[in-house]
Order: sequence, then structure tokens, then C-alpha cells
Amino acid sequence: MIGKIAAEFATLKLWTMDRARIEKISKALGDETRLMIFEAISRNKRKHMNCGDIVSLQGVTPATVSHHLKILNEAGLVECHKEGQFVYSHSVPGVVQEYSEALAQMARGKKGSRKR
Amino acid sequence: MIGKIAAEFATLKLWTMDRARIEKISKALGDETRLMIFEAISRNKRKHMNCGDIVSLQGVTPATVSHHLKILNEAGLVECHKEGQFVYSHSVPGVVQEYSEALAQMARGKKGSRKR
DNA sequence: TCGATACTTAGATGAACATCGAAATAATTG
DNA sequence: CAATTATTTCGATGTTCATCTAAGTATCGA
Repeated sequence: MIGKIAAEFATLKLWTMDRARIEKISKALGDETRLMIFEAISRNKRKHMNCGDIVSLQGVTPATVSHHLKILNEAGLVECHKEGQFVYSHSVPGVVQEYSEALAQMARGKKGSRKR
Repeated sequence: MIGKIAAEFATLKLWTMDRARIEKISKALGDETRLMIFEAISRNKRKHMNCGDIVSLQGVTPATVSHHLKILNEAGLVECHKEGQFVYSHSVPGVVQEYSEALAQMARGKKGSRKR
């Protein structure tokens, strides 16, 4: 039965985020300023925000914002694209989703954590 | 109807985790050793683990394990209870759940984040 | 009560990191 | 091209933090 096979695929999940990835995302979220930035970027989905927008939102310098954006980007939480002299960022909710599932699985005591 | 009221309570959610709480949990999860400890504790639901069990599992001293357990506990991710000379720990999956929801909400750009 | 076992606390050390100002790079516009 | 604006990179600085050893506290068994 197709349904059964599909159901098995759905539950099987050959891979999960490995611990290193979970750690990286957790680290990225474990800073007050970065959380503010991530929240701000997520809130403005329509009109993407650039570095300067974020700077004017909170009390940090462009250098600091740039630094944090890099970390959020390397964790996969936000993506950036350059448009002329501006760098616009948007959040990637899918990564948060995967991260949540990986954590839930870990908390539930499942084995998981297979790479590839 | 009781059922309806209960359902409203369930969906209404008067509060969400505030940023400080999210930050604290993220920090707690943002360390390799702590992730290992959290995973180990979660995996052994039946027979709760004590400090020594964890020590023998990974290459860290009792002092370090104690330190990390404190942080995981303060984040609400694990709970500990003393039994004689032993301190047993177990994970609290509900907190991971709340944390995930708060993050998802943030990533989706919802307002949320009301305290109390 | 003594000695062993389990854990915590204190203090020290080195590494990681958040932040800034200043210099560098990149793109835009006069 | 020169001047301006946007962002990144560099180097410095102070703070946070993971870890250890050693000393302290608590519990158990003889």
C-alpha cells in the first residue's frame, strides 16, 4: 500500500540535525542582541531590513550588527542578499522548524542524530 | 460548556516566553558538553542518571558536570532530586516544547513575548 | 564516630566572544 | 573622478565562561 510506505517515509527520517548544528544554532540564539536582531528581521517580512535599519533600531554600531548578522547567517537562521550598496536580510523559519524538531527528538530520548 | 472554556485556554496562551527566557535556554543548549549531558539525561528516562553516571560517560570532572547541571536546571531543561548521597536528573520535555513554540512564533514574526 | 563515596563551591586560568572605533572595500551620485 | 553612503574587516579591550584542582559539605556503612 502506498499510504503505508509514505507513512514510513514520514516517520523514518533518515537524518536529523547533528549535535554540532544544534549547538551552533543555540549559540546564535543565545545572545540578547542577536535575538533582538533576529526578531526584528522576522517581524519585517515584507520590506526586508538592511544593516542600517537594524542599527537605527537598537543601540549598536554598524560593525556590531554586521558581526551578528554573520553569525545568524552562518547558523542558517537568516539569509542575506546584496542589492546595490545595501544588504537585505530575511529569516528562514524552516531552520527554526528543523531545529525545534531535532531538540524535541533529543528531549524525548530518541536516538536520531545521524548525519547524511 | 467546560470543554469550550478549556479549549480557549489551550489556544489563547496569555503569555509566551519572553526574550530573556529564550536567551537563557539557548545559552544552556549552546555548549557541546551541556548538549551531551542533556542528551544523555533524556535518553535514560527509566533509570535516572546521577552526576557520577554522567562523569563516567564523558571526559569531564564531577565539578564540571555539577556546573553544567546547574545551568541546565536554571534554564528549566532538567530537574534534579537528591536521593541519599545521589542527585538524579531528568529532562523536562515540556520546556523544550514551549521554547520551540516561542521561537517559531518569533521566526514567523508574531508579536507575542508578553510577560506574565 | 570514622572512612569512604557523591556532590558542590571556591578560586584560578585560559579561551571565546561582544563591542567599539578606525580603516578598508563597495556602490551611488554629482 | 570625487564625495557620500553602506557595509565589512581589523585590532584592541573588557567580559563571560568552560574547565580544572583543591577544599568543603553531606550521606552512608561499618
